[in-house]
Order: sequence, then structure tokens, then C-alpha cells
Amino acid sequence: MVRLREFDEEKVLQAAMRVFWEKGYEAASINDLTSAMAIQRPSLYLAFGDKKQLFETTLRKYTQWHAAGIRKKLESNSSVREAIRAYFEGLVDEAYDGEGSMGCFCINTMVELSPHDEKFEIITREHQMYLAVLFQETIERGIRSGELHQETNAKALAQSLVISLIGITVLLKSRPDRSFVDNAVEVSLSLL
Amino acid sequence: MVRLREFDEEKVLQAAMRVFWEKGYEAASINDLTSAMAIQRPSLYLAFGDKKQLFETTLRKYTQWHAAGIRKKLESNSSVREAIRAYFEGLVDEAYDGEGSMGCFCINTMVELSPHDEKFEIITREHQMYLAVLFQETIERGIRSGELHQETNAKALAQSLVISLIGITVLLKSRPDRSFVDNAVEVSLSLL
DNA sequence: TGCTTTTTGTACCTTTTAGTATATTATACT
DNA sequence: AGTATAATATACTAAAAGGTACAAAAAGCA
Repeated sequence: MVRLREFDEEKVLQAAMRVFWEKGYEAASINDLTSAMAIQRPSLYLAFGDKKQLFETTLRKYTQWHAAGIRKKLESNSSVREAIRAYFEGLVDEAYDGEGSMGCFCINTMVELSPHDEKFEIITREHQMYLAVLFQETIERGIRSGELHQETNAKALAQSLVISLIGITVLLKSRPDRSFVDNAVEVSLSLL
Repeated sequence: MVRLREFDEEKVLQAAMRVFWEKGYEAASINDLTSAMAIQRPSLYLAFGDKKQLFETTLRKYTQWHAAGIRKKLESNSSVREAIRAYFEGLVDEAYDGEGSMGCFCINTMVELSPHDEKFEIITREHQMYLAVLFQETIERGIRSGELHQETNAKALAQSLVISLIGITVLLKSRPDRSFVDNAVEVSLSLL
């Protein structure tokens, strides 16, 4: 029965994600969203619920996409050191190439919403924990292959890398001298 | 000549700072501010300019206060390792003692405003650079005293500590298991 | 073809937003 | 004491916010 959606749900959600990612939850207005999504206001409410629900949907999409991207990059290099180095250096390169990067939607949400909304506290925490597991598995692979010392504390090291990742991503927003970030990356990698 | 202010500028600025610190720039309304400051709306505009100007004033106050606090803590212990450890552990303790901590106003601003407003990009960048200098001076003191190796790269290490500080402060907003943060602190301190 | 059902577009609602006009009050100086 | 001056309080404005009512439109099925 009946009339079907005229828009591609996947595409409009991606447009909404981009708006929330760039502006944050509060600063993104419904008008910003409907413009970017190219749908009418009632269609938004009908298809995705209110602003908070739409935000949650886009954030969940983001965390899945983000985690998959990191996993792929970490698995793409047989050398664990090189894989992790490439990931960190890629982040930095992106930030200093032309227009700069957009940072991390999940980190933005941790700062803006997690302290005031338990739902987002949980979503963001679980994402960071998942990233830590990805790093840990990568480090354990390096231990098995003999690339890293047998006594390496994979879990603690992985958690420390997640902390560095967050710190770098946030600091990049203030556009510091590249050497600042390069040094920090080098020190972090020296732990491996 | 004439009628004098009925309010203590220092106190009301502190109240405003607290509002912006807790809620962020967008989510803090003028009503929130005037309530917390216990002044009337036109008094706010007359004394402090518009919302953005007031925000900037409170942020500058914050960075001064924050830097002075860190400096004092780092100088308060003759052992450099112990001073830095105490600082990081104090942060974590605060976050897990009862109601949790409020994070860092400057970091919040880096995430919310720096990407969209050059003025805040500069203020937040300079604050982080200043913190890095404070850590660097502390590390150099440790090198001079013989507590740290002569070959220690004080600058790079200090910058890495600032990155860790940011990462920990942000991650704490998602209330992760304490062991996560404890491990990351331990790894960071192992670099000293 | 016509009926049912869901999406769409227009227009609207209420509340809240940042910011201000104005009149009143209180003080310091003449 | 009276006057000039600045801060206060009340009340307001215009714009924008999030959200919705309702009628028109479109598609599957009888």
C-alpha cells in the first residue's frame, strides 16, 4: 500500500550526521538539518523522530562507520608498529592538509552531551572502549608475531593510545604548530 | 560621581564562568546567566557586553586561574615525578569522588567554538601551549636535579603530557571504568 | 477506477532566544 | 539641598527555536 519515501534514508542521514558533526547538537537547528537533508520538516519528524532521536541515530551510524574504518586501517599492515603509526600520522596529515579535518563526532558528543545525558554517556563510553579493544587486539597480534616484547601490557598500552588519540584530536581543533602534535605522536609511538 | 555597581564584578563573573563551563556557550541562555549572576539583564549587557564578549571574559579568567593552579601544583613537590603523578592522579580522584568533576572549560571551548571562531582558536591554543611550557619547565627542573635522565627530550615529553591531559579530561566525561584511566596515567608517567 | 494509506508541502503554533527602550532609583559632587 | 550621572528594574521587541495541523499528492491494492 501507499506512497513511498521520496528520499534515500541513508543519504539524508549522512547529511544530518554532517550537520551535527560540524555544528554540534545545540548549534544545529532544524532548518540547518532540513536544508542539508533536502527534506521537509514534517518528513524529518515522521521518519526520524525529534531532534535528539535524529542525533542519536546519526551518532550510532558514525560510531559504526568510524570503528570499521579504524579496524580496517589497523589490519591493513602486517607490521603493528607501522599500522598504528600510519593511523596517527594520517590523522595529523589530514588536519594540516588544506582545510583541516572535522575531528571526531563521538568526541564532540562526549564533550557536549555526555555530562548531561546518560544515554550519550553510554554510547560514547562504549565506543571508546571498543576502540581500546581494537588497539589491544592489534598490539596482541604484534606480541604474537614477535614484533613487540612479550611482556608488553597490551591492554594498558591500548588504553593509553586511545587517550592520546582523543587528546590529539581535540588539540588539533586549536590548530597548534604541527611540531607539537608530531612530537606527541612520536612519544606515544615510542611506547610500542 | 553617581550610583555605584551593586554587584561584585569578580563574583558575578565567577558565576557566569560556572554557567558557561557547565553548559557550554550555545546551551547557556541569558536567563541562565542572569539567574546565576543574580543581576538583571541590562546590567549584564552594560557591564560585560553581549553574550560572546562575556564568554570571552570568563574564559580568559579561567585560563589564568587554571594555569596558576597547575603551576602551583607542579612547583609544590621537589620530586618532579611525584609532582606530575600527583597532578594526574588528583584529576582522576576528583572525577571519581562523588559527583564527578566539571572537566576543563578551555577544552570544552576548543571543541565547541575553536573550529568556528578564530578568536577562541587562538585563546585555547595559547593556553595549551602555556601548559606545555609549564610541564617542560618542570621536566627540565627534574633533569637539572638529576631525577630524570640527561637525554630526556623535555619539550616533546611535555607536549605529550598535555595531549594525555586533554585525552583523560575528555574521556572522563563518559565515565569509563577507573582502571581505563588509571592504566593510561600509569603508561604516561612511565615515560618520565 | 476508486479507495486507503502514508508522505509531502504550506502554514502555523508556542516558547524561548538575544538584545534594548524607558523610566526609576541611588549616589557623588557642586 | 539640588543636580548630574550611571545603574537598576520592568517591560518590551523581533527573530528564531522546536514541533505540529491540515490539506494535497502519490502509490499499492481491490
